[in-house]
Amino acid sequence: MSSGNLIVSCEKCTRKWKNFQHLTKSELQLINENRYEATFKPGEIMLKQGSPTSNALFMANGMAKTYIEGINGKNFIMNIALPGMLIMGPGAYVNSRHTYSVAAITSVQACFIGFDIFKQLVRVNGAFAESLIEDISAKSLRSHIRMVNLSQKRMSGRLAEVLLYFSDEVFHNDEYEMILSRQELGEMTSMAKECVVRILKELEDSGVIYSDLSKIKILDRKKLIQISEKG
Amino acid sequence: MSSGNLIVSCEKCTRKWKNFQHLTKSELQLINENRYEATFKPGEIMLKQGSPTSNALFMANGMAKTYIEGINGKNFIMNIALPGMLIMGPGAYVNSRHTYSVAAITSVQACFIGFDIFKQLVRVNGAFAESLIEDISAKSLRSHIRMVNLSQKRMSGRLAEVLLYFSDEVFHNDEYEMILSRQELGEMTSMAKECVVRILKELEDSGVIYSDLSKIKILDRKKLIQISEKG
DNA sequence: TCTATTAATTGATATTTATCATGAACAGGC
DNA sequence: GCCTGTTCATGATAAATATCAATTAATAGA
Repeated sequence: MSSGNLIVSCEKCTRKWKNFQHLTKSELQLINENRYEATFKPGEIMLKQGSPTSNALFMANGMAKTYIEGINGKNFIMNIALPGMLIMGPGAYVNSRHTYSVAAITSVQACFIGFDIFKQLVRVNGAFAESLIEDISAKSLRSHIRMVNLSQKRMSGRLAEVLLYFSDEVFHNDEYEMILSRQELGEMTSMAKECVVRILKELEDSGVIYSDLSKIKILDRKKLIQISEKG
Repeated sequence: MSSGNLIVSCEKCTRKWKNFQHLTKSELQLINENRYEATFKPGEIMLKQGSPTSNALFMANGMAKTYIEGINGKNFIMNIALPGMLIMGPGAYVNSRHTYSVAAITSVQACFIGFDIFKQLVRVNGAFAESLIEDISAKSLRSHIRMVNLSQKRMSGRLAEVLLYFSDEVFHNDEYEMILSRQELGEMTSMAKECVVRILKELEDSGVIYSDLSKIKILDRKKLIQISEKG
């Protein structure tokens, strides 16, 4: 993690959190004056679970994984953080501790903004507060869906779901770089890494996807959706 | 579901949502004038997943289960709604559809409040908005923890966790009525009803709990916590 | 380029969990 | 009280998933 400002200002930033549109010029200025830019190398930890929520984090460039450090050192990967996203766990408004850790996958450029300032703006600007609630709600909705997926689907369904997630939400393409290792795919779908390998092979053998070490190509989207939905 | 007001006013209601403390007198009055009281018999559905989020729901008396209707008609029970709680899923601020269903377990008394009014108060009252964010965050935090529990623990750990949940969060007592059927306990822990029976028996045989058809008594809390945490 | 280290793969096996079939216990309606 | 439908309980079996061990492939440094 190094610092020094590369981004000129929030106002001109093309990757800014879209909810900043609800702020007045002077409010956005306040954010701009109190942000701290940082860049991370692949693998570096950006936020550590359990540490104080002194800052909200905004992704400007690159990709990161958000994950909960669970039982016996096992991780549970929740999702991929992308440019324009706010990273602020529920702990910020509950116990002032980060609920999860965040680690860079590619190189990442991000801005930290003091939580006291952020919270103050939420209090005085109703539209901004509402947009934050919308953001939190969307994340919560997603986690509800994931919970059902995890508890009601078998392995192939869970893996299919994640492959579609990468296609639809991360890369917006049927062909993409698999930026997670097999181990990490397992941490995202609650399965052993060996099983990830086996199911990927099954999907490839049945012509649903092409898969090599670092690439995934969805060949039969309908069938993949069906596998994902059927469980 | 029958109607007719039994509760005199929000101001005097002892079971009101604690976040109403942030409202002014006239704002609370507005809530009071626009609420619709309802009582439900055990088993009746109070909110149906997928239906429009026209109202927020407040529990005044009794207990209800909130559950997602998942794949192949399988339900996933999220938690038990108790007096004083707000029931408002993330859908309210995302797609205006209820994310989950709610069904009465005991007889339930509850108040519906039009979502437009509720939303308006969130917009104009910063402290109220903040308290809503806190409420949502607490629920979100809980669901994160549950997600890890579900994906990283084996059956006995998952069931132990739920038994402790009832003791700590629902009844505040080591001895309580098991208001859910074995089937429903399975829907809460992602296991088959037969397995619920077997694990309960195991826990009883090892002296950790006493269990009969409708009652649970925690005999060795330390051991139960250990089982829950170890997975 | 070579080497050390890590990740991916594969097969065999053990463990965990679900399903099926059956009978017992229980609860509500009349 | 007695019938009847539902839940609970139990054993046997099948299916799903994890673990272990061994090998191969890829990658980063020196």
